[in-house]
Amino acid sequence: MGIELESASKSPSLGRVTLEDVAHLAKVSPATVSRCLNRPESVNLDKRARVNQAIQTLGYVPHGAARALASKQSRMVGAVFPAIDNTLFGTSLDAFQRTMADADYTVIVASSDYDPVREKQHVRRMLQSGIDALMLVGLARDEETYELISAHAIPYVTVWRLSGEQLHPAVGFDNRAAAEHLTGYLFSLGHERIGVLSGILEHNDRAQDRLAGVRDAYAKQGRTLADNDLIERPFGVEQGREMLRLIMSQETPPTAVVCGAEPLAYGAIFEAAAQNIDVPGDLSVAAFDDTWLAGQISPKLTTVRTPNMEIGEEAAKYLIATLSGVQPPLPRPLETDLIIRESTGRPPAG
Amino acid sequence: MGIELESASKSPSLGRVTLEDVAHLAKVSPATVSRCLNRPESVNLDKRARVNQAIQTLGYVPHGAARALASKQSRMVGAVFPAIDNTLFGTSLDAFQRTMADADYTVIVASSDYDPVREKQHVRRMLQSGIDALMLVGLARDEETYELISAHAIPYVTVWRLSGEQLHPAVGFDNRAAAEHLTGYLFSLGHERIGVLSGILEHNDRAQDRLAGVRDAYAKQGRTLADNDLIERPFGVEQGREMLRLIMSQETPPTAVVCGAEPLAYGAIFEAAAQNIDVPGDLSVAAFDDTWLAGQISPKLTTVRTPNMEIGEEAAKYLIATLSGVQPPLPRPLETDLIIRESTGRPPAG
DNA sequence: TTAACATTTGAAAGCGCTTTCAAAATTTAA
DNA sequence: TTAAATTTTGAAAGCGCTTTCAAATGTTAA
Repeated sequence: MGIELESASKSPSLGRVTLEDVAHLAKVSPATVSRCLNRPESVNLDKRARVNQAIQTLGYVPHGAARALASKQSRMVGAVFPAIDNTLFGTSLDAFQRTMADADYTVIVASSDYDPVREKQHVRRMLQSGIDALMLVGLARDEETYELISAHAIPYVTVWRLSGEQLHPAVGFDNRAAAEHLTGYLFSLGHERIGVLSGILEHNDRAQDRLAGVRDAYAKQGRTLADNDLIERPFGVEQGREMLRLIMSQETPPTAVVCGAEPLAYGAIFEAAAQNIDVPGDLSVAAFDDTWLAGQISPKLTTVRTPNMEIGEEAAKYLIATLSGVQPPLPRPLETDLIIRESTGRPPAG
Repeated sequence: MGIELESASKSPSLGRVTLEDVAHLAKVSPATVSRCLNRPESVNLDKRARVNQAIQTLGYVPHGAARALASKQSRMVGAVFPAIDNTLFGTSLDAFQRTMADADYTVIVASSDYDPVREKQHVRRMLQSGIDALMLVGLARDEETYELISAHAIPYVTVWRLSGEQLHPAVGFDNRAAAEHLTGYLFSLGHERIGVLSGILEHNDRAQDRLAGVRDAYAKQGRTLADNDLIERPFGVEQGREMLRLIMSQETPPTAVVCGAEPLAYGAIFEAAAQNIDVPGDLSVAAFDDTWLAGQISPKLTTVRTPNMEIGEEAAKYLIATLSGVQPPLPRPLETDLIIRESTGRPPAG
């Protein structure tokens, strides 16, 4: 009997550990190993044990691309947000990713910078990467993007807004109604002119909805929003300050402003302080989002709480259900709450 | 001559458009189409034109998994952050993703919640997905995670901190030196007891470094940080408030506090205001990060500007270079700046 | 004990690309 | 004009899995 250290067949410990290696060690066929990975209950207990043992000792890690190619499922999903460097979308992304990870999905993320062209590029890239599903913010994009997605026949969901005619599955809330409610509250306080500090409206249907809501509230009062009382700028504290300066520089400025997003409101509040404009004494300030700062800043911000986390979670759940073959009911609209704090009050007398 | 609408060979318009379909239309071999995709300069101009034309008319989208399987490159990279719902890491993620997208890489992201176990799970999942490279925050994790990565032989980079002995490529800055500098500044103002409001130290080497830096500064004064003057809590405004309450409830509280991160500082400032503690008159507050709020809040926050965006960008560049075969120099340490604003001053007299 | 059925297994054929290798086409040198 | 060197091309063999299909095994009923 000679010495024979190396197995006669495939050379071991060289390069990647494959499923076939596991099969050899466990003395079963590759097919069985595959079954252990995907539908363990269809494999005998003892074989399953042998296979798991082999996986363990070899440190086998399945090859995702190979699985994806053979099974036509990558267990990756995509999400493109207008921005990912702020708390607002960050919270959604976090919940989305968390929920997806729990269902053993990996998430690819990208930021479109509020630009539909970049968004389309990202969608294309993600589609190439083989995503099984996709999450997009809002509904405002050209038909081509939707066609791209449906050409790949993957489920998708839009978030942060409701789909008017339910053309697309949407997880979100009614921005317009929320804005109308908020503005209505301001009117009920006695304000007659309410300015709007908006984000850039182009390509941003959420912002457009909110503006429409403000206009609805105006209409209910038999009034209309003056052109001078609407300003739009990119989201940011500095821009909030600038817009407040602008709007308050009118001979008779509005007595309240609705801000399209919270950073704008903080800017407005800071600038008001700098200009000795008392909030809410001289000017009421209200906004949307109810981010961590809203209840801490002074004066505490009156704002519409939007379901940022729920959006990410529900969107993920919807996609997961769809991917598992369950045809989930179209997601219900999410709730918003008007949180009345200190930054709003009656208009100054006179 | 009979009518013959359908091509006799493969049935068209059914299922996915493959590279082979493109080859047929362009009357070249699949190999040539593949070359057009990967090294166009190695293909004749006319053929290349025919192929591109065919790709166009068929709306061909390459199959990422198939490419990955054949070429052993997925053009996907992973990034796991302790958290992704805040501006700090959001800014880094944003820059990372942006830089990667420009180099035609897709990024997979996940949040570990400051938990090494979750981090390892995410790393494993990403490795399975076939990432070509990986970004991790900090260096504090068990050997097993590093082994997992090196078993897959992919480049990786750690961020937000320097690697003491350069065991691992790191893109970051010297948290310890920055903290010492900041604390030293406070001492130079005349403070003698400086409290520390820290994030949770366990598993967070950046926080540990910063604390060490504070201790260094203390040592230079021939003093030591009192146990009572160090508190740790999870990052958050509420926790900042709580810690301020705690630290100020001592008979003789410190005259300054260094906060491990900005939300903690905001909490401290808000709570101080609520308790009629004047900042900086009665208490100086300083922190790290220089987030968008720092220069806006009142009093404006004295803070260490950390290169949040640069970290994401440099980490991405380093990985991209490594992936393209260039062996990039180990990244240099990034700079921090002490931004002195209004929240710090001389200690109260007496 | 045997027939009929249900369950578990393995062989083999892809999934859609890339890449090697050798043949064909083109260019350059002689 | 022909030989040699160079460039461009296509055939075919995988990459590492999943999945179908039929064979093998195990179970139940008669």
